[in-house]
Amino acid sequence: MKASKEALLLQNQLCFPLYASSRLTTKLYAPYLEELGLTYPQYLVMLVLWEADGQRVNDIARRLHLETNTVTPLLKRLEQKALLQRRPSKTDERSVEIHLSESGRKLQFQAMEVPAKIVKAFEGSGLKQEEVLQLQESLFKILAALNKHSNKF
Amino acid sequence: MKASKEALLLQNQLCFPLYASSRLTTKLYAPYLEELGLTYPQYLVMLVLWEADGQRVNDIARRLHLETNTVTPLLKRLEQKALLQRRPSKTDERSVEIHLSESGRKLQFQAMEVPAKIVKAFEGSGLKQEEVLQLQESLFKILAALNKHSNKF
DNA sequence: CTGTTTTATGTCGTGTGCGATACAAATGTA
DNA sequence: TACATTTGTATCGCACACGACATAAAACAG
Repeated sequence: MKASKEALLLQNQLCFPLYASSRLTTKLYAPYLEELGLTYPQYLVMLVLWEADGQRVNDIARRLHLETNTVTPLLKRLEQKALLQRRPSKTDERSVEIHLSESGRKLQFQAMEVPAKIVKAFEGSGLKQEEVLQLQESLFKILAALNKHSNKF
Repeated sequence: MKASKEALLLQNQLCFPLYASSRLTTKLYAPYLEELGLTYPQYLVMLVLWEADGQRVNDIARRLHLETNTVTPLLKRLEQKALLQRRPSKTDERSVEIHLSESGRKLQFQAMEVPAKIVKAFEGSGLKQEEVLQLQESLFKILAALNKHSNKF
């Protein structure tokens, strides 16, 4: 595409709808997550830990495509809520292992109700489920591509 | 979908790839926008103003699906960079009109180079242009649906 | 074994984002 | 006109998000 004013129209941007719909979707989760006492990024951290307990800070950060200096304060807030504990690894003094507490594990059962509520909210917006699945697939592809591009991995 | 642990897998989330790819795409823009002295949200505000100068704070916020209390400090930073001026409206004392400065208008010509660079970066990641266009379309649909859902509009 | 490099985590500063709230100007209503 | 309500913007507090940088532990090289 040649450099032109048309390319600068909001309508022709790719990152903008990505950016805007990401924020609006987060807002959609907010009331349901509030019942769990979680923000959306905190919810994501819990998802990662429910998949596998005892991961290191770095593991969690990589899984969520976040920097460790973003995850560290997130984990501290979750520790304050008594949902997890931060323990130095025995095999590597530099690493900090994150272990779910009893209440952290129990929270999963409440969280299990959330995805269905989100799906319902999307349905109410007149969006076909098939379309959502297609979108999800494309996004994971984009994510993989962007990941390859940022030469960290 | 019934409430289950499977629905909580990161792989099965919709908002997560949205959230992650949004951040990574913003990172992709960063080096190019740095040449313009802009952050990504500031770039979006400039896009809106290049489309139509003299808009009010509320107009810009609605266009970007942001709250006015997010846009206000953004505009103040752009005013500090001398890219625009904030002027109270003559017809409505409550409203603040945003007017581009000469350097603000000139910046558009530099910005015109950006989209092509982004497209190239995506190409280098082995992502088909057709796929990107399909994704863009789906995202704008999602955006419209989410907009309808949040009963503000 | 010692000096260098890498790795894992964290601190600090800046810039978003948004809910709750404040306040003044405009609008609507009796 | 008097009063309540709505509207447009902004302030405040909190929670991300990340680049730049710091630090200690581990791995590596000679």
